[in-house]
Amino acid sequence: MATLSDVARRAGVSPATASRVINGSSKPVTDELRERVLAAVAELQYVPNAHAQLLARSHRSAVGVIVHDVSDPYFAEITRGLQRVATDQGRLLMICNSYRDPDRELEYVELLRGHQVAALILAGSGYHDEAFTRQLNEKLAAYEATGGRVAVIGRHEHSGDAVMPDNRTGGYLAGRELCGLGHRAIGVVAGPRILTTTTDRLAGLRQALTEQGRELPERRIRYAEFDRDGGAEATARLLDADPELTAIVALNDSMAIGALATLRVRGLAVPQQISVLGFDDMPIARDVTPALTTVRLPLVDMGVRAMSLVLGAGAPTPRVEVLPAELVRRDTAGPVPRTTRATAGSAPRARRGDTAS
Amino acid sequence: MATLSDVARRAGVSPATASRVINGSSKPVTDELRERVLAAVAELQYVPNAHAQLLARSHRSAVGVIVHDVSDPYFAEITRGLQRVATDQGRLLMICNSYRDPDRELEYVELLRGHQVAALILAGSGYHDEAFTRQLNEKLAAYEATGGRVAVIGRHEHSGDAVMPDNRTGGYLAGRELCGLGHRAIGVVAGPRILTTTTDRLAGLRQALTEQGRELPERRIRYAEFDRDGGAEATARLLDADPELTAIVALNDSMAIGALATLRVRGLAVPQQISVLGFDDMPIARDVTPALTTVRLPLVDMGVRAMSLVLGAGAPTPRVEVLPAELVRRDTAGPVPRTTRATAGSAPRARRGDTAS
DNA sequence: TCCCTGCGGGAAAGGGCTTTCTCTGCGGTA
DNA sequence: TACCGCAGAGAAAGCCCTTTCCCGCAGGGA
Repeated sequence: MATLSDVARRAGVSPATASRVINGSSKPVTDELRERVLAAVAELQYVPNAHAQLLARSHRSAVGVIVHDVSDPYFAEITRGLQRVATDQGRLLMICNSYRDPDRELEYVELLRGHQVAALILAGSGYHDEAFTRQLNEKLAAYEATGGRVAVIGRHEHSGDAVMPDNRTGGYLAGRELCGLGHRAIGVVAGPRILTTTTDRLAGLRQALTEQGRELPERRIRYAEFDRDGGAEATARLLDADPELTAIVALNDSMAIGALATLRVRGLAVPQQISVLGFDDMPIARDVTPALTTVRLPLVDMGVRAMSLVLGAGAPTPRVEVLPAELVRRDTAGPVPRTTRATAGSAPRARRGDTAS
Repeated sequence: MATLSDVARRAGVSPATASRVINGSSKPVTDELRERVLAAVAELQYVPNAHAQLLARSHRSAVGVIVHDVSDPYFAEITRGLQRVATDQGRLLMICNSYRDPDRELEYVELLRGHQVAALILAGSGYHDEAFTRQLNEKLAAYEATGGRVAVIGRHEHSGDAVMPDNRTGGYLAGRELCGLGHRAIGVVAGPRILTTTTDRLAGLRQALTEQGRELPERRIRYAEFDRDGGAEATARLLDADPELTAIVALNDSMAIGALATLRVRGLAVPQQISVLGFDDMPIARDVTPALTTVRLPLVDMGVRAMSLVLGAGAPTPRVEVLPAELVRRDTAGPVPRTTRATAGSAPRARRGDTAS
């Protein structure tokens, strides 16, 4: 690899001058020398060593982002928002996938700190895990102590700036909608119970039902992975245990899509026989059939806010921005069926139904 | 930020010793000093400056990846494959989105080179653009000349290692399937014509039709963005121009989903009135209703192969691995309807139909 | 004519780390 | 007892840039 001094030598100038030309320094350089340097750069296909530059320059510019999985639409949308602001401000983003592994999350905080990022954004649910939360907070505090900026999206644990989707109200909206449609036997397809997102959404849902004199017993909740297959599987378990269900709330859209798949396989018509509600309003929600009724979260905006918080002026006290959830009515939620369909959907799974708990 | 010499000072040792302890160097250090160093690291919350390390170490380890958009399922799957191999070998991945902007692609090559990546992988369609292709090849050649490894996925342009999905055969399979079902009036919802992926798939399709004595006139092709909205829009244009169509081939699954959306809006039943074929077999393809009949590409495997190529031993001659396409029959493609539905779907767009070209 | 100013350029000091080379002191052999 | 070898630690030389500081020179005012 050609280095700056190679370029300088070839152009017959000092490395200082070469550097000035290449970086468009404010210090003036005569056209003659400038030409020579530029020519040398082209001939040698010179590309500055980014690490050396970053080391030599004192100011840090990149921003680190830790998400569960960028290819998950939930995070893809948030990332879109983060990118937008970052690009506007000429910041580079370093994006890391933790794949919901707390240890990896911790490692990535170190890694990004080591890469001298100017700020750190953690997106995605927090964990109900004292030890982990404490460790993470220590690391974040240490980072902040050296001038780093931190913001979290959708997590309670951090003491600093945060952007919070209103998961609880979202759950509440879902519950109220279903109650309004007359549903009583409502099952929940939930994400891992260790995630605060799961419990927050569940809490809102439960509150809505309670207010309407209904209840949400633990036996009508199934916890599974927060993805399509988790949703499909949890729905199957739910149906096996309680064929009388007239509605299912999935705690995110991916799970809802899995739920729809299971219902299709079992020959249950949505929403005629059973209603389904999703959560998040990912782009694909409008394209499944029937189009998914869901709780919308302003995902892109969450990203925009978080990045603005972190790149803007600091505040003496931590800022928490709560972004509202909103119900989007599409085609998967309808009124509770007149006649119970106790037998309608059970035929295909008669054998399993016999032994189901 | 604490530095290595801070740690060394605190532990009462030299920076050399501290470095050795922290990196687990092969050079032995007495337990007593090791303890002291480790304690100092913990107390100071020391994290090595990654740039300084990378600068000081000679060997490069990270791998650069340029895709159009990681959040696009096509690239998400490929990236999954890349990650798998990279993680196994303890390599860090730097992933960049070009958003299909050739200039940005060029910039990212420089950027990644500047970051001293050990290898570079470019995934996604190439362009029918002489000037761009030449520029890119120059940059890649310069990079390879300094010992960098390069592999491309799904691009013709590069002279080195490549992993190629068999787009042409995939198109051919789609065409043959539709011919077998009796379709004659087949429309195509295509991606941008500047992409080689588009033209390759189109070429295979055309070949299949030609072999069956059918044809694929240019007026039955609509070019649009390679995403959901592009597919929806192109389908609308196609239908406006030619209401007799009995089948639509979308050149990727995202466009197919857009096509389904448009057909739904227009009240055309799939596959009873019109058949739809996708391409890629993204995960969501099985979850739309009706489930999408499509041409499967081994996306994850493509990523695995490319990364293996680039991290494995070099070869004297460039290697090209062609991975097969395969037809996946689901529910969107059916036999050509008996009666033409000339009027069936035109009612909802009567007004537009009057003035359509 | 002399001094001051300012411009264009180079020398050199870091920036934080790794690693080679060097040095010290100890145990063991002849 | 003298010497060799080696283990374990430190000194210092880079890695490749940026940027401050300094120097020489030319032009302008007194």
